[in-house]
Amino acid sequence: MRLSEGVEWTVHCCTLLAGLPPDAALSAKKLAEFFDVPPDYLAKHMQQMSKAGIVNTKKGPNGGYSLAKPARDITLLDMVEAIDGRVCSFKCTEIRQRGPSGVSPCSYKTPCGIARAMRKADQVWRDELRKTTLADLQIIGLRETPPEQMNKAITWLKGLFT
Amino acid sequence: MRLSEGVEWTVHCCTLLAGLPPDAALSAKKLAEFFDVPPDYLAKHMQQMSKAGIVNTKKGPNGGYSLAKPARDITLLDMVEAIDGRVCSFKCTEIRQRGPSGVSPCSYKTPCGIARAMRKADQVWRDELRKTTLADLQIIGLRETPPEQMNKAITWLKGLFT
DNA sequence: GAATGGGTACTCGGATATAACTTGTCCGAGTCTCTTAGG
DNA sequence: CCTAAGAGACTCGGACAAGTTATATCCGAGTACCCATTC
Repeated sequence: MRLSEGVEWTVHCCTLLAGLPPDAALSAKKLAEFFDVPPDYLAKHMQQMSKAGIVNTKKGPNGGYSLAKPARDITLLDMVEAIDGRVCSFKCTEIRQRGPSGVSPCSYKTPCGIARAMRKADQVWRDELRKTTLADLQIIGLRETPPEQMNKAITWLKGLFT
Repeated sequence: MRLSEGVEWTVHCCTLLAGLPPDAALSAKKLAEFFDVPPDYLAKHMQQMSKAGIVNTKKGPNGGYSLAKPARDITLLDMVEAIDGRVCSFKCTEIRQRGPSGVSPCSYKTPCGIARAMRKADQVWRDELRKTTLADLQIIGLRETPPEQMNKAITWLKGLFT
């Protein structure tokens, strides 16, 4: 069970977008250059973010991606689910109904106890992810990014908007 | 992100084993027959359970798998980690260090904030799984299994130990 | 009748193919901008 | 000098391969049991 690395990429991208002026947009190509990842593959993931309503897109020159909502209203869970989906990590195939001792499906009044426990754990995982917003990640980034990197990043960004 | 179906199989198998007399063992073949799953593939997963110290194995006729510890001392997390591994679902590739604004690794005093949030969520997920023991699952099974299935299962099991 | 040796059937364990999914790449549709020609 | 039309370049979006992991299968090593033979 491993999350797609697309999650890491897009969350970093959104954190970067959160630091831009409200009307600015960054293309997939530029984002990929900033993080040194495959441009086309990143674009594919950003499309999923667009479908999920997390980012807006703008075509043409000076177009690209920008946040669709305030950073405070975007949770880490929103971004994870945009890439990874909303289904529970545990899939119950009801093997209790199979085999020589299985009986008709309507005999089972409650969901499988194992599945219930797994779903509960999945729920607390999602609840925990919901607690962190993009604004939180942005603040952490501003506070903990090495000053040298901050300067390089600002210089790099300014070079795009001239 | 989806858990291997081997998790479902092995947890069900352990729950069944928990209901057997202490000295009894059930072979992978019989377990697979009980749940109607591929015997060889189930055996592969049960080997992982053996490596993790959850079940004991006994070769030869009337051999098979049996619990290595009391059901109360086996958590759902133990079984999940035996199959799925102990590594965090989120893999941080430190993309913050890459690209044109990256600086030397020693400049980063703290782990990436995104990775911290993801690891925290992974931790609460594992903590939740730790709360459920095999004994709990066994009790739930005894309470919620349809009586008709319970009878068929007992009959089936008795047929093996005659 | 009891003990012992060998054969047989059954078990786990690891090595080996196949299938599904994640990862990575490519090309087309749409849109803004810049240039250039005309009024 | 101002306006407007057109070409060009840049963007996203979905369709198309390659690599990796999960799934499924097979065969060999080891062990307990059963039976026949012998004392």
